Amino acid sequence: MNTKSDLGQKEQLTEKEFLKEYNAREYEAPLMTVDMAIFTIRKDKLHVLLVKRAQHPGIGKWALPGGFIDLVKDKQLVDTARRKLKEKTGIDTPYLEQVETFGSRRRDPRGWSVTVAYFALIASEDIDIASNETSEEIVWAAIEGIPKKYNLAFDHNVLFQACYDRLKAKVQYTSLPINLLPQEFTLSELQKIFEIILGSKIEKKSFRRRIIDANIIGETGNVKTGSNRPAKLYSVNAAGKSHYFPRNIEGPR
Amino acid sequence: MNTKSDLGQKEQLTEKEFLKEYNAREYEAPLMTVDMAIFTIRKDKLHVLLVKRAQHPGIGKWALPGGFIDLVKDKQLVDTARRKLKEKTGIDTPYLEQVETFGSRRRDPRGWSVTVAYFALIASEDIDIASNETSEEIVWAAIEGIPKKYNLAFDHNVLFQACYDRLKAKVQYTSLPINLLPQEFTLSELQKIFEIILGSKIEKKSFRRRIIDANIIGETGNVKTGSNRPAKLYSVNAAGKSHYFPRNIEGPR
DNA sequence: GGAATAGTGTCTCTCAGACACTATTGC
DNA sequence: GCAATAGTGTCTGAGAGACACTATTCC
Repeated sequence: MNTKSDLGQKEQLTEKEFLKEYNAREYEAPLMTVDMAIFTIRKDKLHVLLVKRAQHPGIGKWALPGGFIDLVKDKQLVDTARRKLKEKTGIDTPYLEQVETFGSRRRDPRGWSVTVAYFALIASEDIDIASNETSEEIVWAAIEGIPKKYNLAFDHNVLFQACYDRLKAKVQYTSLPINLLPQEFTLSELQKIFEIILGSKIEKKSFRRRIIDANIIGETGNVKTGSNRPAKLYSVNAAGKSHYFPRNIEGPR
Repeated sequence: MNTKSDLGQKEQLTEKEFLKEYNAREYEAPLMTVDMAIFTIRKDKLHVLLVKRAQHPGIGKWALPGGFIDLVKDKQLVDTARRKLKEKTGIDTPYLEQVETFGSRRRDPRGWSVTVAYFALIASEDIDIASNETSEEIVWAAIEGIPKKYNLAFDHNVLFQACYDRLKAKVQYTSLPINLLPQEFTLSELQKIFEIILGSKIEKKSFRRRIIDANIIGETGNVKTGSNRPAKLYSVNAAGKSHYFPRNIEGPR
């Protein structure tokens, strides 16, 4: 990292002296935001949370939730993401992963701008979408609707796609989608989640072997009863940690 | 992405009117830089390029090359990375990959700052380190020397580790390290590169099967002669594209 | 018993690891 | 021929896919 000017070269300043004279606002910096794709499963489909922009630019268009870094409130980058997530959904400890950073001269009409894209996975039950603080218009959009039904503001179609691609890639070799389920779940429910993201059926035995052998979940002792044989309920052993499998799920050949 | 103020709410401005009144400099934005780990292989070891900081803060310390986004010269984020790489090494088309973005209040004493970490892979032969434009002190550091021998400025030890971890992870399931070799290479040379990054021996037959079956390289028709049986020379089929293997290299069991 | 879903037994297939083997050069 | 490195044949083994099978519930 270099300074942009030759400040600091001036004679022999100590670092303390240098910092005293340094004014970050002297230099032009790009706009800096964090945007996020919050995924959940509803009605056996993957959905992402969208917010209708109430302000210029892109007023009236749907967009991924996000916003500027608050230099006072946020200690680190991920705090901005957590803060936005909390505002929209009321959740404060979801699975959160940084995906990619996009920056260019043109992506925002206000000028050179940079945004860090995150994705979050939350269990459908956890959300109380009505309770969002800002009373903005918010929607759970089925992912097939992007960009046809919901053509997103700025380059958010691209950000969304990057997040979605990451999620689809990871379903093949990690246990990550487990974060879309509530605390207790059955193996069939878990398999369903994987199938939804993967977009194809998985062979039941293979899937169960894979999950059980990985030792990432344990029986809770409870069962889920329905109109048939009750299913054992499981919970994750080490919350937050994803297991990496040595081979990809291939799906049907 | 939301605006930070209620500018834009003012009556019913059109977007054009809004943008005319908008001044990006009114708001406090974090410092924004790009830093990169440029990897190469020298003397059968992985090395990374370091620059000695000639300016405050962190003057006199080693750091990853990088710098501020130039809002005029750089059209997109990756241009900043490419520009810095060109300045230090004279190379303009290496393998370049975005790794992770770090931002916090404390990582730079000048204030809230964000940096996007990239890594680059270059063939040792390509570099003319002497020809770097800025006449800074530059070194190829063996990666074991970080952070003991080279304790990097800012949080660059962390950035470096993130880049190195990404590279080590990818050697297991992609053909990416091929970018560390010159145009023409033998299979033994390629295997050596993989072993250096992986940190362990790979079984020759498995490795060759994996690479040949993936169809990512082709014989050039030339051979490399030494004091023994000549080796066929290969070159990559689709430059820049990495192959993803369905299973990880495991190394010896 | 029948429908429905949970859960298992076991064979096949693919691809990585192991390791001994052969091939081709310089000396 | 010998050393050195290039390159191959082929067996084993882990873990995924296929698919038929059994188990347990509600009605």
